[in-house]
Amino acid sequence: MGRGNGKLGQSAGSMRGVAADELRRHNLGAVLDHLHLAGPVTRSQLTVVTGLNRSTVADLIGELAALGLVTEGPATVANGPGRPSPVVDVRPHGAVVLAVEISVDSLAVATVGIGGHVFNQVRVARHRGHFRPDQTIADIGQLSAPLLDALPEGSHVLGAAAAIVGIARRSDGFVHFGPNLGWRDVPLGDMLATGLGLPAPVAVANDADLGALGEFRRGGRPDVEHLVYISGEVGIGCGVIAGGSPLLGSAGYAGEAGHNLVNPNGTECGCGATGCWETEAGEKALLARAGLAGEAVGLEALDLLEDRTIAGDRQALEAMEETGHWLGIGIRTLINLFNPEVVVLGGMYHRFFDHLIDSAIRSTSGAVDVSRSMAEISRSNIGLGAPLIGAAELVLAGVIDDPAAVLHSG
Amino acid sequence: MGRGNGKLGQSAGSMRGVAADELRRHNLGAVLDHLHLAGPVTRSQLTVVTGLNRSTVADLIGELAALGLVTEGPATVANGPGRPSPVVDVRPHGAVVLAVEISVDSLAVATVGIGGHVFNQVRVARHRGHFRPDQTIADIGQLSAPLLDALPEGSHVLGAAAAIVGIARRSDGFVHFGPNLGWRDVPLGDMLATGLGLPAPVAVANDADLGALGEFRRGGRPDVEHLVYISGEVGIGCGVIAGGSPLLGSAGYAGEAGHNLVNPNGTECGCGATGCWETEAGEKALLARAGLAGEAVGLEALDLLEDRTIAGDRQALEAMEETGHWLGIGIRTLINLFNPEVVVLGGMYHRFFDHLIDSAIRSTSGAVDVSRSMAEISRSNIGLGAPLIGAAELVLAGVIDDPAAVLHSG
DNA sequence: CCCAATATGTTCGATTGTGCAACAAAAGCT
DNA sequence: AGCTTTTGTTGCACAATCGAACATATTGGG
Repeated sequence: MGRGNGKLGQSAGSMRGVAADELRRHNLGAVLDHLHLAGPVTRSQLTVVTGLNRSTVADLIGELAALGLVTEGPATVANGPGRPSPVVDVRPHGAVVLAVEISVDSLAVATVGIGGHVFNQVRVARHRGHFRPDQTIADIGQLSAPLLDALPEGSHVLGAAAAIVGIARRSDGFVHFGPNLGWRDVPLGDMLATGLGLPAPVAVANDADLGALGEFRRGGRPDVEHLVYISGEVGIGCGVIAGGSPLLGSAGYAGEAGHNLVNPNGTECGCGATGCWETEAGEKALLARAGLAGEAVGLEALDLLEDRTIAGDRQALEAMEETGHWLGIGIRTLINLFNPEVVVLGGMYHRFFDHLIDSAIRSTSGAVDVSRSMAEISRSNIGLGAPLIGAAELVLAGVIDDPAAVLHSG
Repeated sequence: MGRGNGKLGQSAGSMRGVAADELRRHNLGAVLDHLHLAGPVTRSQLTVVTGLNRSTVADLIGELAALGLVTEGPATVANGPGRPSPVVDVRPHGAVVLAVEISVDSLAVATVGIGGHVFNQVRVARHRGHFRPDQTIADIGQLSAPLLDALPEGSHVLGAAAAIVGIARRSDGFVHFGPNLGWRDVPLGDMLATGLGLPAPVAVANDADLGALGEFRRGGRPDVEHLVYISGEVGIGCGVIAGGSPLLGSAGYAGEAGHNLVNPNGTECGCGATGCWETEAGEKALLARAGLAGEAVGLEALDLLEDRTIAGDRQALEAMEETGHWLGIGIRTLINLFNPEVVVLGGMYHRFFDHLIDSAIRSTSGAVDVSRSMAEISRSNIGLGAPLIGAAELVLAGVIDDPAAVLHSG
């Protein structure tokens, strides 16, 4: 009996019953999700993908169109006999998110519509240092105002989300600790909401967690369901997608891998331990090995290092090799624990990928590791903006989850 | 609009559409799941828990009763005015599983019905050594035959599941590697299916993964959704529940924590590295520290150690303390990565819990660990049989997921 | 001892959502 | 031009839940 397709089960816990309207909600989401990720498709393709009946799909598209989330155009080129199927596409300004990234060396803002359309994007470098939160909010406000003004007439702005280099509580956007920003106990969610004058609450999450989400959703890996994203900033951040959904842990602090032990005989870390992953494979270690410890800081130092690496400077290349080694040692633990299909390198490791990767891959091997051979270590497909894209996805996921509710209330 | 209760969304991937029969399936599962976990409840309580209408719940219970999975008895004691609500309970022999545990020092078999009712259970000690797979299958057959015979008339045996100390592939029960059994590349699922003469395929999974499942589902922690289970056998096994469902990874090998690095200056491990978690906190290290390395092996050695510990032997107590320290070091990594509500200690750590725990807790502290203060380290509530219970849950989850399909086909 | 109040089971029609089949429309192919 | 193929459209059937009206069983008060 049954058609046994789309799962809708929770595995455990106190399951709740489900009525017909939830079913509708789920199917609206299924259609919108596919359009969001796969781009323009014909109606007939949508029936195949969702497994739903022609008439049902027509009805769902009608409702999404009424909500201003999709448009139906005429069939483009014909492919074979039969009545041509109209092409359905998302309507980007039907649901727009202001995405924010608060990083160590830069501040970035983007307006992103459903379907992943980036209307505009700004990134400004900041000299590394400790910026006060309220000043950062003001900067973000100045950056975002022109972007919001430039949106097409009738755009529906849903809200904002911020990726931050630090440990943030998902529920209310409270930043516990941002060591490389000099922040502690900052109610960033509330501050951004009032500072930007947006009605909806502002979502705040760790930059690596959002990098993982961005890379998972928009990284062009259609069949990957288990992914580890590693962001090399000053420290090392780590975000995990497990079974197609973000691994958050009980309070959203999962994936804190920066202080995993990797080097028995390493450097003392600020956390009190010795030989933490970020102490051995982080930016400071890399620069020190390259002999750039005192010469420059922040982006200038990294630029200088890149120049020397490209020029074939031996010390720079050896620094890459050794840093890659410790990077790989840390990755090996993550592969054993999460058994992902792919480990994505972002941030600093994205920049120096080619110089680190061979050494890193060598160091992931271990005699009893079954998972290793199956995990690919890959460069981020969406580059430095992954956390920004992930922040947009975080809010857009809310529309996809319940298109009708989100847009009726707005 | 809507009632906004039970989630039925997937977060991403190619979502499929869902028709009305899936909805029915989900609601049957919701009712059965609650009965399975919470035991006898009145019909009116079920309407509250599921959020479904009285008439719907009546209908669902009727179908489950027709499938032989639940029974409706008269109301027990009255509690207040109003018409008394009949008590609904699972019918254990309506869905029975043969659960098997292949451990280093013992072999265990149990017949478990839905609701978690254990009809019978046998555990036999095995002198540690390398048993051939076919001999093990034969032993399991001999152990299980009387248990299956002893089941009540009309029992519906669904299938079997085995927990094994080793790395197994979920899809077909192929055991890649069981170092402490001396097994490599054993098609255990197929061998058990033919050896036990059961029609359905036999599920096989890692003992720590199933320990986690058992402890999660039947450990009496109703609100816990994120759990790490650590099984101290000869090596260290680790199973993870994240967001209410087992963390499996892309091929089911997630949670391999035994070879995480913990001790810079430790002992050389069979895997080639030095200072792995199981080298420092495993059984061999504990016995060596207690001065029992050569005196005895396996269970006898552990019994002797327990005697000495209870007697207050100083070397034994110091061995416990130091082993607890390294145990805690390893746990700290897991807490940082998984941010669980609880870390459950099973196997050898369950046995020596009181002597290890203080030292272990001290060693989990780290300066930047936000998650640590929230994670409780707890003794297994269901004891040594956790993997056995988890094996039963693994198969019973199938009935709960789709009660009608499983029972019609059987 | 009877009767109101209360909570819950039962029944049946209303509502929602999807599937199916028949028909219409639009393209390619001969 | 007419046939074939594919797909949109329409109307009805089917499945599942909800809600209201009614029936039933218990408590507690007069």
